[in-house]
Amino acid sequence: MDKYSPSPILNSAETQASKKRKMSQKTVLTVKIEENENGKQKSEGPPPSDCWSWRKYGQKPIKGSPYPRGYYKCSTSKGCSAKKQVERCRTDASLLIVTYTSTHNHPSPKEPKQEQPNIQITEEDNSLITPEEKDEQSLNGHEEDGASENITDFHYCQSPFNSSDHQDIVINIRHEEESTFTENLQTVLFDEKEKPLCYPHLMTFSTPKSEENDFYDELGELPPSTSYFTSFMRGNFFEDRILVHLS
DNA sequence: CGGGTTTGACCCGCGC
DNA sequence: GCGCGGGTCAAACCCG
Repeated sequence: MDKYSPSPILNSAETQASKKRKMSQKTVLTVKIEENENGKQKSEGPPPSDCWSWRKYGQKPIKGSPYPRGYYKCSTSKGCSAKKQVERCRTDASLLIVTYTSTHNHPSPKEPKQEQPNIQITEEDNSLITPEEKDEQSLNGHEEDGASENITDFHYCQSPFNSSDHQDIVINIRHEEESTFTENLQTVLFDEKEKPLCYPHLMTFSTPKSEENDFYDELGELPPSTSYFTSFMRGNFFEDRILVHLS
């Protein structure tokens, strides 16, 4: 109660009011989780882990969706304001929609040793996209059909430091900014084994403001080289879909 | 015992 | 102005 008491002296600039609705940027990441044959995927399991550690601070039922949305804060560093929201796609429970807001103000806790140096990225055609994928596309792209046409597909293989089973990963990134229509959308397809898919750069991007077109240009020019994935993660990514195939 | 999760209450923006 | 819905807080609880 007192916690919310409006202290008039308080810097209202940093109070809740400002915290809310002030997210100038968010990154929507659609994570696809392959269920095992026994379908033991827990309906409320934790989202696939990245290299950061997150502390859940809330959960809310979302209107129109049978699944609640979980709210996470970065617990890796104390002052870090990075947050993410995790919810399930209402039409496909195997799809996790992870929305990242703010950015980490500290380096990744894990030295990216397993920083996928062996990743190969090759272009793929849509035939690799699963039906659920398309479903998801129509879901997230309903406001903006044009964007999905710009999506680029990739297919990369990762060499076996986690030589468990093969993993199919579809990455679909979408950026949303306050007043622009640029969106990225990222889908990651895991199998049940959430081998830490490490994409530390994902959270270290700086606010993309005016380089969208440049980035597009780069996309067109960039060869499907191994470095693309990292630079892609490190830079400002837009309208990309990556189909990842780990083996 | 420390860190993470759960959960209900509270706050705020927005639409009507 | 009011109500709804989403986002956050923090106490209580859980777990290693």
